Amino acid sequence: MTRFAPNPDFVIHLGNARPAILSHEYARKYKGKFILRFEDTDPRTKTPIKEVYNLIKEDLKWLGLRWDEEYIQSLRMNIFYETAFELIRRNGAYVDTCDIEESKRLIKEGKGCPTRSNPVEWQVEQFEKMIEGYYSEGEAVLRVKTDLNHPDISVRDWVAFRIIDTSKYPHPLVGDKYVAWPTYNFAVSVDDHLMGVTHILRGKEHMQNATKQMFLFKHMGWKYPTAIHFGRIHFEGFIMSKSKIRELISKEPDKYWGYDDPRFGTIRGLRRRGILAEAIKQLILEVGIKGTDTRITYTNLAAINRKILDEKAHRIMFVSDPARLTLEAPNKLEAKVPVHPSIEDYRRYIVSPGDTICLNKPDIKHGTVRLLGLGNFVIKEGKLHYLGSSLTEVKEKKIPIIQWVPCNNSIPVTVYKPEGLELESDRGYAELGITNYRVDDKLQFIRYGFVRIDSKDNDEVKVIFAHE
RNA sequence: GCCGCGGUAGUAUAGCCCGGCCAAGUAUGCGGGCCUUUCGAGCCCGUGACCCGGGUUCAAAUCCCGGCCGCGGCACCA
Repeated sequence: MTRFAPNPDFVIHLGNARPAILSHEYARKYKGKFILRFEDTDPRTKTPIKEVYNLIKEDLKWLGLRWDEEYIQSLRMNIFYETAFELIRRNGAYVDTCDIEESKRLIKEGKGCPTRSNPVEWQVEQFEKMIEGYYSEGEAVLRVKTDLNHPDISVRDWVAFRIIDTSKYPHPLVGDKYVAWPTYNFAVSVDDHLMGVTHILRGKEHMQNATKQMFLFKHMGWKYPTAIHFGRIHFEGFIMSKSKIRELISKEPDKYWGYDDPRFGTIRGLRRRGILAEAIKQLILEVGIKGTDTRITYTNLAAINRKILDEKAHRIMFVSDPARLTLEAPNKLEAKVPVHPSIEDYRRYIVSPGDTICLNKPDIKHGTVRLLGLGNFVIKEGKLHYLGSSLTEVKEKKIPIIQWVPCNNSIPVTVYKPEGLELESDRGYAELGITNYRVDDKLQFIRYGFVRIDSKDNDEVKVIFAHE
């Protein structure tokens, strides 16, 4: 039994995909169950966003992850309250009504707020007051009794419940219904136990949390699950940080496209860029569960993606930076452009003498060229002189085979290329065959690279460059 | 500073628990060749690593100790 427990305050990125994919994979491998649980118990500093719950579900589905159970913590508040009362009755927690700074100091000294030693009845009464709204923010917290001499100060009597003024910070799902909110460590422990989670796979930033949570498990007489912690993923050249992305979007809303901007390392961003779910999965599985940090480059992801895409992506001729040349031939010629090298299917075009053909400017210097699917030509004084269609000659003389497009019978295309935080664009023309494809289809522009169709209408197609 | 985790080629990973078959496998990258109606894919060749120092042992990437480096945590965040 494994789980993925995101905070719905932002969409997930490649780094979050790691625990999700590994937990899912682990559960499937051992025929266990996989749970999706939204951890939204902080309406104040990590305010959940209503639409994000669904965006995350969409992302997980897109990644091919299926969950057996789904929970939302903010809808389980009564369970948390009940468990807290039980914990208090077991003498495992106390209400701290000291001043924040004061109790911090006392804990540091290994003492804790004097209310720690008040009788259980007093604690129950005080916790009821916390739930009912008697205390306001900062006036009271419920602390779990731990080792007051623990070397890690943060472990000492950690906070299980605090007051959040939901009239000021309403929760997107339950509004201002509750003011006493469980902290991550409390909610996660209760839910992991109640839901029967046996294996926790998560980042190493949670290591100390395991230490904290074990005190609670011990008080309650529960068995702590097996926890595996792995290092972080540095996705070179991509921004993954939630707060950073949020800042960028709000600062320059015109420059960025939102959660799915292909310059971001979000799952939606990668998807929009033409990365396949399968590639992300393979990458994460390959990286595995090592405790060290991992530096992943886009080249790495692209390599996996290319391998999968190559078999499927149809080929299209696209000419950027066009040079216009006039066709010189004795009669009309029929071009047969292969749709894909491994299938016997061609797009046919007729070109006539006098037509203007667009070639990639740098290709002109070759002098003699083979226009893919059409024939061999020599370039002279702005004209393309037809030499024949012999392929053996092309091979013998190593004549370059290049892409081309009839200038006046083509579709304007804009290619967006994410380069760090910039989005470069490349304009050019693609053969008419591109109109057969739909938004989200992935294509290979011959001798250019793989792209994903982002939008299209009758007279223009916009694509996003994935990789070479 | 204190607590914790980890260090295998440019990058990622296998091997480490249970020492020998590891003069270290795989993928990607990079260099070269073959093939191909793409500068893509495929095939072949090459490139390149056990953080350092001690110890244990017939034998250490693997076990022990010290150092160095990287990372995480030290919240009324998750």
